[in-house]
Amino acid sequence: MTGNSVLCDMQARGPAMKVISLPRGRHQLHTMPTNAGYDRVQDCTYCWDGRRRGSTPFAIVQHTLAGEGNLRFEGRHYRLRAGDTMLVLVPHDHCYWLETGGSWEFFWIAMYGKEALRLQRALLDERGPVLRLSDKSIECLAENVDALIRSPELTAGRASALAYETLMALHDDLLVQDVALDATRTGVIASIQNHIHACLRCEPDTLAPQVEDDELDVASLAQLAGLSRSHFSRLFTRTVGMSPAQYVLNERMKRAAHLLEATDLSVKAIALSVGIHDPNYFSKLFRHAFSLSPSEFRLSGLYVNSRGRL
DNA sequence: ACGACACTACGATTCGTACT
DNA sequence: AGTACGAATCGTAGTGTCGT
Repeated sequence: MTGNSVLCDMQARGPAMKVISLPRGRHQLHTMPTNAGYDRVQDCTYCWDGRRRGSTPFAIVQHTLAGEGNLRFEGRHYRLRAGDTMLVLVPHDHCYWLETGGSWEFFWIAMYGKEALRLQRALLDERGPVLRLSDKSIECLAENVDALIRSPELTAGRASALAYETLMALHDDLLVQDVALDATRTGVIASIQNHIHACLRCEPDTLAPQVEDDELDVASLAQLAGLSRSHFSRLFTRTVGMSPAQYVLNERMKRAAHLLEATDLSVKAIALSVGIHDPNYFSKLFRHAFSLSPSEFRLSGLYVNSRGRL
């Protein structure tokens, strides 16, 4: 929560939504909002499945003010709490919903257009679907959503500008700051990422990882980086956009998916080769990542589609 | 900027069971 | 034998805070 006046006014006025219905054909603008609003939901029927919202692509930015929502995104579960901003593209394999007995207060903007989709995709690739924005960016989002809801005579150009300004705020907050990060620091993190990749890579004729997998725990990685565990964890998360443990797990799952697709090794052998000694636990992790068991995944041929998406 | 410490949520592991 | 899944337990990761 930022406590800025636009947000306070929005909350005081209560739930509101505006559908921006401007004739599509004439404008050809590359960023155009379709709807925006503010809501407090308590009804557990609130549930949006990204695969069941039609075939026309659009992007959603939804910022949580209070309560708690849930997001399943490419098989991973996120809890959306106050201060979290969710990004999703439709159509896509995700679902966000409210749990029974819960409440969720948020504002959102949905938009379509070539540039809107391109930027949203870039942000998702870089940062994932759940973000922590600066107060300044949240304020910008709130102001733009408020303007979209309340402007009595909204022209196509003005609507497009508000949506684009929203995306630019996200861009500056999340992508530009990466460039500004101290080069030495990012170099250290990059070398740790390389180390993780090296650990999980193995030669075609020997499936054993090149180094012991216990070198991939956070304490060992921190030691390698020459930093304390707590500081390393924070720095890694800030630089990469996910925690070191999460990053290692993602790399393990990517490698496992590749081995399932490219070899006929048993699930047990693949679990061992990615550094997970218990095939039962491996199956559990794999299902969590891909929404399929390893054997189902192998039969489905999904790896071709999942390449580079984890 | 970084380390040290403490706290807590949840991830990792083990075990038992069921199914093919 | 290989795999999947649920429950229970324990350890670790993430994070807040404070000090240097």
